[in-house]
Amino acid sequence: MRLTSIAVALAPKRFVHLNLQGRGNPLTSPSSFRCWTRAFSGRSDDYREKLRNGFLQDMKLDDAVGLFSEMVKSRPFPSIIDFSKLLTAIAKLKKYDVAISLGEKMQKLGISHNIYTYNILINCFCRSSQLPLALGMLGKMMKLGYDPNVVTLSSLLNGFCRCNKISDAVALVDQMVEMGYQPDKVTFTTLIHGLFLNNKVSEAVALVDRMVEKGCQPDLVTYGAVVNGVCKRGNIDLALDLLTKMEKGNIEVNVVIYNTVIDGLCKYKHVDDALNLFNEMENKGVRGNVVTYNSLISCLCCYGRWSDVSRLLSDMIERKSTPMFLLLVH
DNA sequence: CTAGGGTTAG
Repeated sequence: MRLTSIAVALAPKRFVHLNLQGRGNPLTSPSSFRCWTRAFSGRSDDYREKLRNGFLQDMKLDDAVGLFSEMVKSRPFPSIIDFSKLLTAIAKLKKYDVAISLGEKMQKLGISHNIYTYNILINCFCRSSQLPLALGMLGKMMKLGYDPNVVTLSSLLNGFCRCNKISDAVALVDQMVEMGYQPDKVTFTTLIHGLFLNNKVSEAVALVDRMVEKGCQPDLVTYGAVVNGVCKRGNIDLALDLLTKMEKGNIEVNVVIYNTVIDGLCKYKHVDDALNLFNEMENKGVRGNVVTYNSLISCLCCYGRWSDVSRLLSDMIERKSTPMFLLLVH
């Protein structure tokens, strides 16, 4: 009797907790909850409503493919805008191959692409490091009379960087300028990230200043790339400077950026510096998450600072952000 | 009325 009640008290909690990690859980996600209730009420809505209802924001790949087949069955065909939205959502799931094959299906069905969907597909090829296919797609697009725009070129830039063709990437930016395109902050951020990927650290950092000179203000994404790049390489002082710059520029420093720097401080500096930054961040109203605690706790464990460890662990428990498995690991 | 950039721990 006692054992049973303990099991009942513990097991579902653990189960629910692990379950909540997944996407699209009906208990946690409003949109799949809607679909779930719809399925049970026997009503089916057409693709239009799904595209409108935030279905795309919280969707599994199967849902996306299902939606696509629903879309290609309807007559007249949905607009290219609707297909763009779906392909974008699939690309955000990083299922580039799926987006590409659905794009091919569209063409076989006689649904022609426009500059938007071509750009999505080019981006998918670039992000999966299939640069030749991206260039092939570019050729097709141009044959149909669509000139590459700044979005196309930024995507290609990413493709060159990811294929270790950094000098081609830089040349592409020059070519862009010659063609009369103004590189924007996305272009610059892409190139900065690409320079880090190719270990050109000082060039990457210098490019931030150059983009300011060109009138492009770095944003959270730009700084995210730079902070991550310098922390990975142990230049934590520079990362701290960047945090100050962000604050001066009124750019919100989010928990991911703080976590990056805190982890860098743990690895390359002193764990006390990391704890101080953690306090500072919380004082500014940015709450630590499980990643923050994991960085700090595992570092404190290395130094045998058990009283700090237990303090942080009870913090975590108080905040109810404690995955059980962590307690077991430590 | 759609498309391009960064993401931390174990």
